[in-house]
Amino acid sequence: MRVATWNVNSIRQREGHVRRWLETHKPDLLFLQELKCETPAFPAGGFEALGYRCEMVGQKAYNGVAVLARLPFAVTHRALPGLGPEDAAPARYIEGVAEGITFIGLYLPNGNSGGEAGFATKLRWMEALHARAAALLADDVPLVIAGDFNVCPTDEDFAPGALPPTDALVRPESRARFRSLLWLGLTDAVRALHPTGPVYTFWDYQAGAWPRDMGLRIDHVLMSPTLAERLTEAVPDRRERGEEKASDHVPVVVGF
DNA sequence: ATGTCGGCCTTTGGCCGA
Repeated sequence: MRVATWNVNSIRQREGHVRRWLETHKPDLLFLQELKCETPAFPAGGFEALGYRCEMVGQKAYNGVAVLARLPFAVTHRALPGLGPEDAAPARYIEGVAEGITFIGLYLPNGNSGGEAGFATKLRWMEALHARAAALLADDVPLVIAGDFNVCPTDEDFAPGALPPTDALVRPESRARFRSLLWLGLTDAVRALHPTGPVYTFWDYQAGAWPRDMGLRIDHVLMSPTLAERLTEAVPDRRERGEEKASDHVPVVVGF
């Protein structure tokens, strides 16, 4: 099975990129983030023509997540369980089952806007995710969590100088909660196969981040033990960042 | 050098979020 996650930074701007990428890589599932459109504006037809069914959670202007699936995918949740109404309203979460595996596609709050209140929202979100993952693992469900976590887990996960130490993506509170997810028994797929060195998934549009390779690793795929031990491939598709009108994130692909 | 995007409204440029 091959599964990918990709923050596309507007699906209407990136429909052609996604179509081309699907035709080349033919993943079984592709999780998308930052759709930036409401459900009726989602260009489903272009993906259905390639054999992919679309399930999306949209909202105007910001956020938005989807899964494109060429095998049956039964959606079970369109918001992260355990969040209060205000935290759950933004379109950041989709969960469902395919081939007996539970998949979570997520777009975690960045945490840099809205001051300390905005950062606290990010931490609450991560704590609810921890509770959700713990509940699923307690039932011995094979689990994959894929998406834009907006966390650089370690200092190896961003280019020196790419972020100040005060950034919400590297603050110790964010990293501690990411580690707590791993401590549940989940495997960070890319790091399992590429244990050291930079494996970036994002390069800012600003400041020549791409030509200078000033990247971050913030898009992750976490897998439960029985899936992780079958892992054959886990890599960001760097090439995609060099395309015309690219998203600032690239797809991360896992095979198992 | 916070140097670019995308979307929205305040609408043909300024704002927010990233």
